Amino acid sequence: MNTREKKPSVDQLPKPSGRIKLANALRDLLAQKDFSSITTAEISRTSGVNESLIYRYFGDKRGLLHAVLDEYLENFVEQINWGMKGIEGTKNKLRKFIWSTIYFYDQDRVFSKILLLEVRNYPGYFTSETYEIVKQYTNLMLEIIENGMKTGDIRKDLEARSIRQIVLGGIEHLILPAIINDGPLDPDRLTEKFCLLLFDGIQAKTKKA
Amino acid sequence: MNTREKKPSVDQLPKPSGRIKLANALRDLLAQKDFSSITTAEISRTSGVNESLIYRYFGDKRGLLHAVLDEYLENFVEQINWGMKGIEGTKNKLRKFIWSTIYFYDQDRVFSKILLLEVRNYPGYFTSETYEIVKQYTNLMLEIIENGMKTGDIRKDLEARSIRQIVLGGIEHLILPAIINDGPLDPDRLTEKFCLLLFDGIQAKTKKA
DNA sequence: ATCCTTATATAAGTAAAACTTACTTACAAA
DNA sequence: TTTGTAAGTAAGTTTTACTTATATAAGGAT
Repeated sequence: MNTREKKPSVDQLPKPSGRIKLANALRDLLAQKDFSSITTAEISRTSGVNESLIYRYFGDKRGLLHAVLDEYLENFVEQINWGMKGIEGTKNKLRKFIWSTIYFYDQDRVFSKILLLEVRNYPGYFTSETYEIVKQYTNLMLEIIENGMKTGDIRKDLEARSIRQIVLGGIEHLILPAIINDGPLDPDRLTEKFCLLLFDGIQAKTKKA
Repeated sequence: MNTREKKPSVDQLPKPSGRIKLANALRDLLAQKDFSSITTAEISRTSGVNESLIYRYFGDKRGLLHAVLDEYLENFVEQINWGMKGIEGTKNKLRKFIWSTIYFYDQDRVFSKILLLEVRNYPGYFTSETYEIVKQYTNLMLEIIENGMKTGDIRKDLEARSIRQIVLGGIEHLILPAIINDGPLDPDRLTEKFCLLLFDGIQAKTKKA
């Protein structure tokens, strides 16, 4: 099944122009329609590159998608890593992380849709290079939580991994309606609501026992 | 595009045996492999029903999937509605809701996988009958939250819809690893952790200001 | 009884799209 | 000059969702 070519470790290797043209063509097409209704013939036509080169370079149609995605994700991880630098305090770090995530989802709707709707259903995604990059992102969140537990900022009767999963899923689902309806997204407001819930819970604090 | 037949309102109408055989065949096949790698020829072979009846009865291959899914979801919604009866208190209702959801995800892994990974990427899902049924489920959660705000159990500086999204996404993501790895799932433990976070937040309460 | 309609069923297609293969050209290193 | 490799092309093949034309059987009305 996995007929993908051995990956050219993304950068620095001889990048033939056909490769880039194909990736750009798919990117353009994804802005207009969803992946499954884009044909390889269409990608070939749009790029001006022969159809069979998709298979030479990327193994299959999905491989091309992943290549495009990987490039974007690597940039995203890099930026979020950079953005976290110099921030002190567990809550501040978490808030920044959440804000950045929502911000990026808002910025590039094309990639948001792919990441949220199009990628996970592919059998083999969870063993893909793409998922490895995503892991860098999710591990960063895990580190923040684990560190917060060590410093005593986060209660210890919770599990770091559970918190991470809930937070990541919560963010995704929170922004999903806007992504689907191509509606507006307000990172500041959403982050604030999210952090209120995450830090202190939903319970009204009327009486102090 | 939407060549589905007018829906036979699911129950009570004349159910030809071919219909049932096709649905059962797809269910069986889904236990073995994912939807996209199941062919219509295979469904026909497994069911012993002619391939073209898929199209007569369900419009297209995806229509068959949705029919199978709808039946399961209707049962799920019914059961969760029934299970909520007689429970008093916002927190108790939320806990029961969360527990039930995780429990059902644990019980039927085939449907869990479809719901979590296979359905959302289909363009048109969000206008489908299936999604209407899902809405009954998500609306139930919204009602609990809105009611909790009215009674003063839930703080009012949050938005009911935001809470709902975060909770639903949080649950999904929390169980996702177990679903993907076919690992075990402990509804009691996960519900407890989830509710700790949801009700009181992650912040350690050391000093009282 | 016969005719008409409708549901159920089948076999034999079609069309489109993903993917392959066989071959050519360009170009650089040995 | 030769040789090897990567880039490019054109013309397939195969698979698979979906269609069509046709047949059989079951009532129901006349």
